[in-house]
Amino acid sequence: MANTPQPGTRERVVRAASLLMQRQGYEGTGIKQVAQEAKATLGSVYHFFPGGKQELGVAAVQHADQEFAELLSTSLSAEADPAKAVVACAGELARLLRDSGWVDGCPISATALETTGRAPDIEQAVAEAFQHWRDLVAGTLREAGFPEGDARDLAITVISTLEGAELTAQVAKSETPLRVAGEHLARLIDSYKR
Amino acid sequence: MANTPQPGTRERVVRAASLLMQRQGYEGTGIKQVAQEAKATLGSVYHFFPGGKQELGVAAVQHADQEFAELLSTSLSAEADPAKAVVACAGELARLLRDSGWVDGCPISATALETTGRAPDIEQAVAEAFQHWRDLVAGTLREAGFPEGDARDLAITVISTLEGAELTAQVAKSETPLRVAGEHLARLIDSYKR
DNA sequence: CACAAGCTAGAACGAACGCTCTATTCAGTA
DNA sequence: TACTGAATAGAGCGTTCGTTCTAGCTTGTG
Repeated sequence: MANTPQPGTRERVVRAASLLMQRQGYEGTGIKQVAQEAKATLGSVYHFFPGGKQELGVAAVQHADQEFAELLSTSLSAEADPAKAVVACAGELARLLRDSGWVDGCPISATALETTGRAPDIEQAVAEAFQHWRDLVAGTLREAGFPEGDARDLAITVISTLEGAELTAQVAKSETPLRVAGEHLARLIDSYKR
Repeated sequence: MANTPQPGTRERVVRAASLLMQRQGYEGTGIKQVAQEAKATLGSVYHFFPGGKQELGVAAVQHADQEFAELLSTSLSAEADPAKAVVACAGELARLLRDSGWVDGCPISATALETTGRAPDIEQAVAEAFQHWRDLVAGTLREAGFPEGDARDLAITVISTLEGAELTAQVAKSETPLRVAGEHLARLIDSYKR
């Protein structure tokens, strides 16, 4: 198969789209800007994504889904105790957010909010990503001995709270909301442990 | 006589902008669309907001800030026990979200995410709104006898979690994330009560 | 070498964008 | 009645948007 130099054009386009949509949202990101950032041409973008901006948006969300899932997996498996693992995870998110100058928050929430009820394909990709992340947390809790129901409920709140704390931290340009949320989640998880 | 007919043009414009930006985000909302929805003309919009779209965005965020603060105040004062009050608040958010057909989530988060690092005026208005909401929750907790430090930390997590759960619920088109988050927040608050 | 398929390249289109501008109407005061 | 500033009205500016289109370039296989 044709091997293009380095990551390949399609991959570069998806990566650029994902990053730009994370920072500027879906509507705020132009296809020409994506092409330029990816060092590709407009023709290439429409070659790989004949469905246009929506199809590119779906690919960007799915890419972000995978990347964030890896970050989550790594953070969660760093500690055996799930409560401590969540604290570590929140800390890692805080570090990444600060190091980016408070611009790289959740990679899909901006896109999610802009497209609800107006782009079903993207909506579904976003829903699948959230479900995917919840499953990772629920799995970690289940492995640590939490009963199925508790694990599922806690996973919902863990992801929701991390999501909200990341937004809050980004807006306040402060790590505090993520740190505090991490501690509170640990406390909540521990309260189910007995 | 000196009373303007109906809500007045400026008020109608701000309300329309706030609603549209809540649903479509900042970039996804056009000034002409705002004018049309508000039954105003382009000239009127630029008469009241000579600073253009950014100034209108700031006004829309501030309007949403006030509206959400009222909702928060009402929900929180419905119950004497702050833990139960948070549950009631989450339930109210879930109800409103469902009744809107899953489109009316947090009124400013889409705008917040799209404009971070690119529109300082809007960024500041968003930060002030979040701070405002946190203060309301912290005040409720303080009145219920929680020490200052606990009240402030809990308020951070309560707002963050409600924010994240609302996003999660919107994406999943389900009340469950908000309901579960409400119960977990109550449990967390109670754990500080002893 | 030939040739199709995969990929790159960018000019061009109509529509929509934010915004400016001039003209007109309206309300209150002198 | 005449004047004035606020408010309304919308045509039109230059730009950018998503998208289409027709070429040309590369590359693996016959």
